[in-house]
Amino acid sequence: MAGVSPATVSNVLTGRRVRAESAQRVKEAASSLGYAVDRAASQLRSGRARVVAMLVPSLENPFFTSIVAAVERRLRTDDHDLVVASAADDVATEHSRLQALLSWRPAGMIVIPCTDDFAGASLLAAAGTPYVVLDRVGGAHSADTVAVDNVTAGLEAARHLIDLGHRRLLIVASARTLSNIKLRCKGIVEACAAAGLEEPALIEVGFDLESAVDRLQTWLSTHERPSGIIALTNFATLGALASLARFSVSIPGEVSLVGFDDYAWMRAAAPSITAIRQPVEAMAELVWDRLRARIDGDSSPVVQAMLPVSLVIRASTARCQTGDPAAGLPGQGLRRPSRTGGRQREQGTGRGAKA
Amino acid sequence: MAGVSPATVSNVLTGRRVRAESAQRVKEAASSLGYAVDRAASQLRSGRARVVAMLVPSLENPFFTSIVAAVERRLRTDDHDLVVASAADDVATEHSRLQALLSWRPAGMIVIPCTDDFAGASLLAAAGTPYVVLDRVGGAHSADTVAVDNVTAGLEAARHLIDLGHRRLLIVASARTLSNIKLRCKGIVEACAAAGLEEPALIEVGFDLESAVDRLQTWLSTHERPSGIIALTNFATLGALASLARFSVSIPGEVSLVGFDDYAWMRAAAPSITAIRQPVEAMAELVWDRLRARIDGDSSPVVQAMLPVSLVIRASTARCQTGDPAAGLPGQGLRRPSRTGGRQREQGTGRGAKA
DNA sequence: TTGTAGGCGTTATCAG
DNA sequence: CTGATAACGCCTACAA
Repeated sequence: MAGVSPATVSNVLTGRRVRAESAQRVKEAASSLGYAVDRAASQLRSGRARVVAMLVPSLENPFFTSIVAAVERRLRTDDHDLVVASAADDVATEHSRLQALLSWRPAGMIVIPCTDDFAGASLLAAAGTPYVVLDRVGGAHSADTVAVDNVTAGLEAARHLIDLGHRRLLIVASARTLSNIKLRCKGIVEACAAAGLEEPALIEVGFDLESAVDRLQTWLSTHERPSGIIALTNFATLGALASLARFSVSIPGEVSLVGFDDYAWMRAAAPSITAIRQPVEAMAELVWDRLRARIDGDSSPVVQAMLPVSLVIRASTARCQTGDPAAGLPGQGLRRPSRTGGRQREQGTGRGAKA
Repeated sequence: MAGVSPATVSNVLTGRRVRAESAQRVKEAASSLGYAVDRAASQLRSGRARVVAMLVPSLENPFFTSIVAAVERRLRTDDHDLVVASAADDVATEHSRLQALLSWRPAGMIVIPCTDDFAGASLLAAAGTPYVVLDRVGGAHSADTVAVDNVTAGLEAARHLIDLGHRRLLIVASARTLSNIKLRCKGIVEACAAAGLEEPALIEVGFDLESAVDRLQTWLSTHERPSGIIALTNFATLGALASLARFSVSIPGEVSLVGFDDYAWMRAAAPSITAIRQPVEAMAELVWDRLRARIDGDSSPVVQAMLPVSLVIRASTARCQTGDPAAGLPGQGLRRPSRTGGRQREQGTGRGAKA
């Protein structure tokens, strides 16, 4: 239609030097025909893929989907496409999805494994596909990894509560097997030790909200109530919140809560939730930088990157009111949880100027 | 490695009839080599794709990601893969992402458009790719559509509040341009008319939580306070919640709130949120049924499917307390918002037996 | 700068 | 039931 040979069309569409006039004609023809290069054929012939595959444990968890979204944005600017698969939190499914992903012959792969020992590593190695392990960096990986500083995350959460005078802490986690969780606990234990406190109790609530609430309620009704709770995943945060609500425990009046991950609903909740925020955008950035380097042939030794988290202080944490003599200021009575309380460093959800 | 010809390997791997012994040898070889058929080559030669493309307005909105997850699950059982792209809430991006998706030559496509008039329809038609429009079914589509009964959704939300004695309603929406939103409003207006009420005010809060809260606060401080609020998207729900919290308005004591979409955090919030739940799983099911039929050559007239929503009653709505004489029972004083109040038909977040 | 020829890994076809 | 062979749409190399 443009009156040129297929080779010229290819040259235009892949951005090679072509006479301006021909290029113009080709582009017009392409857009009027709605023509786009067939990726399958292109990839088959050129051997280059411009596709990155991503394997995540679940697409129901907003932490993972927000990372997927960030990675997709990043890839788009580099003209790559993303193929995602969900392992449905199951190692068998993870394996079969990995196979499926590999059949795309992607240029590279980003994996958030289901478990610490990522069994798929050998498949990836056999296929010669460069990959980066993200977030759940438990076992010994022979690939680049990008994760968050989980120890410091736990440490900061605990220190925040301890600074507020809390002595009885409770840790709520979805599951304790993941090394991510273990490291967060380690940080908490360190902070406690530094403050002369015992290792706090940990309760595992699983991945179902109903049973999470049940388990927490059982625990709370058979143990002395903690004054500070640290939830180690966004799901655990939800579970803790729901349980406390059912017991009509006021936050932060009776119990202070530090959540994990930072989502819009935590800002909108009453009270808004103090939380550890993971640097999703930075993780996406870094993981793609690493992966792209490997795709481009970088063969330097693997690097294990670790990103810092940040503690976003909102209204769900306040000075301990239980009157423990070691807790500093004994309370001004049982203060109603206040959305404008003094411990809130973030401006709520608005810019706050006119509030 | 299996000592057979490539054709036989292909026959085994695509599940055709082959002598058991050969099949066995091929499978063993494949798994020991980690071999999987190259999709690009397979698709090129066979013309069949086993890939479905999905274009969504955003991957940051949990409503869309939950649909993506449901579709992915559905496709997996039928041995298809999913390629997703996000339009980043922008029509220009939508167009370019659509092009990119089309270059995969997918067997079919599922589209949730950014706007009511889906400009990409012509591209899809030109490519001859079967597609189904999902959720945002505004304009006149020449393709199958799957959506929710938005009018009834609005009607039920409003009727629920009206039944509780509320007369002053406020509608909170992200944007009023989408026909989804208009239909939900229409339902609300219908319910109001049936109850002899005026058309309620509508406030548009945009897509940024900060400014949403600002706008709502401005409105609330310059108008008489409504006793019932209906939020028409999950984001609007968040905005309404955040605003009310900042004004220290108690829910449902002073204002009842009906939210949209149903997520875990709504169950865990204090109070838990009454909400319109969209049948995500059923939508995914239906959209794939339709699309698969079209892929398989069904050329019957297009169908516009409409699924019912359900109202999940929780603790954020209660009988109107403002003492309007028309509102039925005048209040038993200003009841503290209670998580176990009589209007709550759902059992909170747990099975509740021991609560 | 442009055209021609060949082949990427797979599957459809057809002969054996 | 299996093997040889051609062709899918494109890109690269090389020739013009």
